[in-house]
Amino acid sequence: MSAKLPLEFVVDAVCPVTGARAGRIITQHGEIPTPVFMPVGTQATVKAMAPFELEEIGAKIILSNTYHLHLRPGGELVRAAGGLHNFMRWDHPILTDSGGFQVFSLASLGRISDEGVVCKSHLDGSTHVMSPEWSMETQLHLGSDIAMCFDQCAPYPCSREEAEEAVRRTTLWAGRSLDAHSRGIEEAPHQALFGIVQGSVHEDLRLRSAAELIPLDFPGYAVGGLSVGEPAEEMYRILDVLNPVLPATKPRYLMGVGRPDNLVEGVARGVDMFDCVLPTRNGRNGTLLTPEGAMNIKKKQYERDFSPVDTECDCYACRTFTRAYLRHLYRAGEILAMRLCSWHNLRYLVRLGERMRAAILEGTFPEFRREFHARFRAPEAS
RNA sequence: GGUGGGAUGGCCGAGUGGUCAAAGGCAGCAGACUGUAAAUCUGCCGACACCGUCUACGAAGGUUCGAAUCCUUCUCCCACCA
Repeated sequence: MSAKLPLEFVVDAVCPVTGARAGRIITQHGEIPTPVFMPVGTQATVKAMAPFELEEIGAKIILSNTYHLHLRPGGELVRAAGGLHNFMRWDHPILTDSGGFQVFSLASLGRISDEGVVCKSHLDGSTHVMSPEWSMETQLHLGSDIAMCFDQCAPYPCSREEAEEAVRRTTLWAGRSLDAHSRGIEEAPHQALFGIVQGSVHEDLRLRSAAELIPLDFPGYAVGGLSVGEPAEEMYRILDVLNPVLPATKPRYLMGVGRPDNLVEGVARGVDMFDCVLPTRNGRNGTLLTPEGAMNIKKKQYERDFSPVDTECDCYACRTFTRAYLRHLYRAGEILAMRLCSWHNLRYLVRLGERMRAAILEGTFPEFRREFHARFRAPEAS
């Protein structure tokens, strides 16, 4: 099935109890069944994983990052390489983040105004100007299937004024993003642009943000500015508020969320797409996702544990190796430890998406959700 | 046989009279990580009755109010000379 528009979204089933959706996002690089977890490949690579391994894992779409690729190797170079798909040899859908998150995560290096962000490169200190127009031009050069609006992500906690300012600016920038994207679209006619709702943990600001963006008729809507340190309950409350107002016919993307329990609760609140660095970062740091919660493979208790990480997991690491071996590899500083732990964590989350989709299609999502939480030990709230 | 250098907490290695239970690194143990400045960061790391006491800087003895630090002897290691 090929998309006539840059992107189409088909809803296959909706859970009558929760509103959880099973759907398909159809792009020119392939179809993405939802709910979906998207591995993050900031620098045109999912750290420690080769593209064929991501295919083996079942990843249907990956992320990359406009800011990081702009600094190195540069959007123009990627365009000269035949676009990001060809450059990194991933012939499936790609979503690029706009650089908006770096305005937040690298705030100490930059100065923000309505015009955009002037910031110092974290690589060499050189000065760069980021704006909606810059972000759109760069993302069109990259040629991703889904581009994101340049937005402002407020920190948590922040004052109401600060959150309100971020909403106002995000709306302003969404309009400029859309204009710039429309002007340049012939460079990447397959590219869809998603809007991003901000508003921190304030329900009225979230509703305002959504109300201001919906008329722009983006083909998909993201919820940004969550999972930045707020308690999970706050995140769920905001999703509850947005669920009824975001267009039901368009995919919804909860940005930056990757804790398994957050994924399940997000889906229960109508979210279709997630991305997170957690499986790869935690994988490199020796923390593994299991149905019981996080497990740290470095711990002494696994020294002589010759069972797999997760007996229910079908990933290469769990099919093949023992906890004792992974612990040994990690302690020995071997690259394979990071690869296998990332491999497992990615498969765990991709499979979690697959399982939720199957449950929604079968009409058993409420049971799935209940059974998931009965086993999963969430980390203590900080 | 002679001369010189050295022996410090599991390992490496600072420290040359008090502010030393002894820097730093490694190893070890535990914790964190949510649109990636992260193969990173944080804490603990002599014993215990743990805001205190005890045992500790090769061994034994000595000087001193006070020694890992100064003196004597011994043991072992390294370098060079014979």
